[in-house]
Amino acid sequence: MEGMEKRELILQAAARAFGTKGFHDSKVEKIAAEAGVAKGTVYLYFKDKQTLLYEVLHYYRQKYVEDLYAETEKHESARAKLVAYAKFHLAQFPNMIKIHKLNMEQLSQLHKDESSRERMREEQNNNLRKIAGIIQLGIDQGEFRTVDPIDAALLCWGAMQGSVHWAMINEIEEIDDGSAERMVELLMHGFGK
Amino acid sequence: MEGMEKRELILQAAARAFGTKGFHDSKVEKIAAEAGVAKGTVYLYFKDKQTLLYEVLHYYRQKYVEDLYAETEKHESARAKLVAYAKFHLAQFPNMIKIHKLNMEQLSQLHKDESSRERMREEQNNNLRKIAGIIQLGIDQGEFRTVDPIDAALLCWGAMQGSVHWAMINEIEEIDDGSAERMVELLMHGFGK
Amino acid sequence: MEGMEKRELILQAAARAFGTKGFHDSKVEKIAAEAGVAKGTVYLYFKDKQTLLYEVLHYYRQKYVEDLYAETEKHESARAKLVAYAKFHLAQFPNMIKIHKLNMEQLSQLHKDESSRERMREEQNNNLRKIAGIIQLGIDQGEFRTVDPIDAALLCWGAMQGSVHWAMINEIEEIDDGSAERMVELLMHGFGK
Amino acid sequence: MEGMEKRELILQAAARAFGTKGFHDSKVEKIAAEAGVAKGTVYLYFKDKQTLLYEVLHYYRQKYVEDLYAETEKHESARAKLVAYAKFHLAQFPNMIKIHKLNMEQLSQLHKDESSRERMREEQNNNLRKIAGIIQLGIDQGEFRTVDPIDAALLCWGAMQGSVHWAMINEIEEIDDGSAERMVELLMHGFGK
DNA sequence: GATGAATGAGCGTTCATTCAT
DNA sequence: GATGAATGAACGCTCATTCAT
Repeated sequence: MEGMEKRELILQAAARAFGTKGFHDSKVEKIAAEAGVAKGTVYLYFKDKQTLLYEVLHYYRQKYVEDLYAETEKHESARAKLVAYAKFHLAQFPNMIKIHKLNMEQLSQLHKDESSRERMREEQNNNLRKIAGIIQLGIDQGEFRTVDPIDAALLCWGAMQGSVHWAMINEIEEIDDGSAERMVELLMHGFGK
Repeated sequence: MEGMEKRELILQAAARAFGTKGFHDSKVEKIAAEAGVAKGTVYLYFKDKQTLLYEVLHYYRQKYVEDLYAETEKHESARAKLVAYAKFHLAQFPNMIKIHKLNMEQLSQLHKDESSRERMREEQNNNLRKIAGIIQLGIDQGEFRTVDPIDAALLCWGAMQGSVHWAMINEIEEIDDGSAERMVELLMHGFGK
Repeated sequence: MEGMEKRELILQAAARAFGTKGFHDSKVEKIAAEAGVAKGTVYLYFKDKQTLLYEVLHYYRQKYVEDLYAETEKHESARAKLVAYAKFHLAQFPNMIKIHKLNMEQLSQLHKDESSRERMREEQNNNLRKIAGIIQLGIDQGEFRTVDPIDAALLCWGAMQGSVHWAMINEIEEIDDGSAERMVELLMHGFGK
Repeated sequence: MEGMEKRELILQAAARAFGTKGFHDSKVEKIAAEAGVAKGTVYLYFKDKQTLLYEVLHYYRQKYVEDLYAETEKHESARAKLVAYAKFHLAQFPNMIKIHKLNMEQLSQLHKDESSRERMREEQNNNLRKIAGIIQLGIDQGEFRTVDPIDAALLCWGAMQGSVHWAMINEIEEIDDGSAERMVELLMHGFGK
């Protein structure tokens, strides 16, 4: 922790703060203190508080996407990829909740800044395309029926967002391991007869 | 509009403000002005700005729940109820987005006030129970397979939340009518083979 | 002093502060305190600190111009008008010094704001035109030789500015009564043979 | 330029900065950058920013005085010396304006430091004495009438200060060559009959 | 001597809240 | 009940200055 780059330390402190108290109730001075630097130092690395939020968002999303993609690449079948996707989410609820809260923060700031909306849109669409890609693969490999990949991807994405949202409200921090399997099973076969 | 209770006028102005600019960027003075009352008057009806947010939330959720329940009650089959549920969401995206944003505002304020979390939890759990009830009904009526109603309800809820979230980011204001049917179809039969 | 308008009180406190400590070393909080109001109250009456400076300038210049014009109007001959002008300056050095310092303040801020330069130019040109008018009158009335009124006005204006400047640096607060007469005599007849 | 002393480079950069943007809007970092040295280096040569201003003032006044004196020494008659004096001012308005602004900066800082006031007083009084000396010479040589040399010197000094002040406000950068002659003519013979 | 990353005191400004009318 | 002028705590940000390298 000591040798870490100051920029990194600030990002982490900010992520912790924004992710728990929200943007407006996080004070720059507090973030600096928690990062072990002086208030002014924050402004050496980030233009302003708003930018700090965006950078935190970017940093965590990047990491999230990388880890997630690595996870899904391990598997061949589309089903296994989806399960891996779901497991990845469920395995680290606390982290996902933090990211989810950061997303909420950005969402409630969208009105301020059109370019922020653009970036968010792109990042979230990337996620969706990733899932849609898996669905398409499943269709191509004969695992899935021929459905609209976007519709199905939205469903998957919504299901996982919903879980996180749910966990956040109910302060659930862990979830049993079979959950991801059950979710994918339900997604694949539905609850109809 | 003229004879309306001042309290009501303030609630509506606040809902409009919070739902578009967010909590912190909505100024009490502006809300008062838009409600056609003086700044001080707001404090005659609401303890403080925070309380005003909670009341707005409560007010809109109440209305949302009432309308939604009325909609689902019109139908007998569980499937039809679900479609009605989905249609209700998709039919009024702009409204849902506003509510979604209000929800997010509350989420990022949860840390301030434990009782707020409690209320939110209860209200959202009510929603989930409502859906779970429909699923259970479907199972009982032989329309659905025997699945865990909570799992299935989470899936439905997530799918709908996801759509709204999606629409908000992409600034979609309307959606084609068949969408709700397609979503329910996918939820019922899955995309697996 | 008690019944005076708050705006007026703030203007006076600001004039005192800017005129002695300069713009940057005058703190808004201090000005407010000296005006007997809260910090926030300053911002009810003035957009920001910069604007407060401009308003102070305007306020004092207006008063200065009015008093000055009233003084010169009392006399018929151009020479008497000039003497009155000079006496007005010399009679109230402390006041003139404050105005002079305020002018300095604005001058060193000219680079910030083109409209400020415009206003200043206009106000100072008005002053010059006033003097030029007196010179022209003197020429027309046969009191003065036919000289360029602008050149002569600049000379008069410079002489008076110079006196104030001088007094400020040397902390002279009062000046003997004959001084104005002597200055005008010198201006009229020069020191050449 | 390369071999020049760092101290000199910093002084010049500071003079440029203070003379155009004023003291408070000139940032030490920027001055250092323009001098081609690091921020810390400034503090090797000057105690603090305030001191840097004083040194700049001193440096430029010294140069000004030397050049000016050299100019007046070329002439024998008091009148010619005065014309040389005036020409020197008018010939280099942009430079004089910078010096004028530096002077004003110091003026608005007088309250901070009594010794600064002392130095300024001395330097300006030197200037005045110089002019008074020329006047006295003119009287002794029979060129001028017997007037109070200080009164006359103040008049000359004010006239020249006034011109610069005027030029600064009106953004005049050059002035016709006959101007100095005309000014001295007016000073010598006045505008009276 | 030279550097520039780090510091933190300090200030302008905002805005929720109060209260005399 | 209704008002809106007044308040002042709170916070983002700047920048002169320091000091380890």
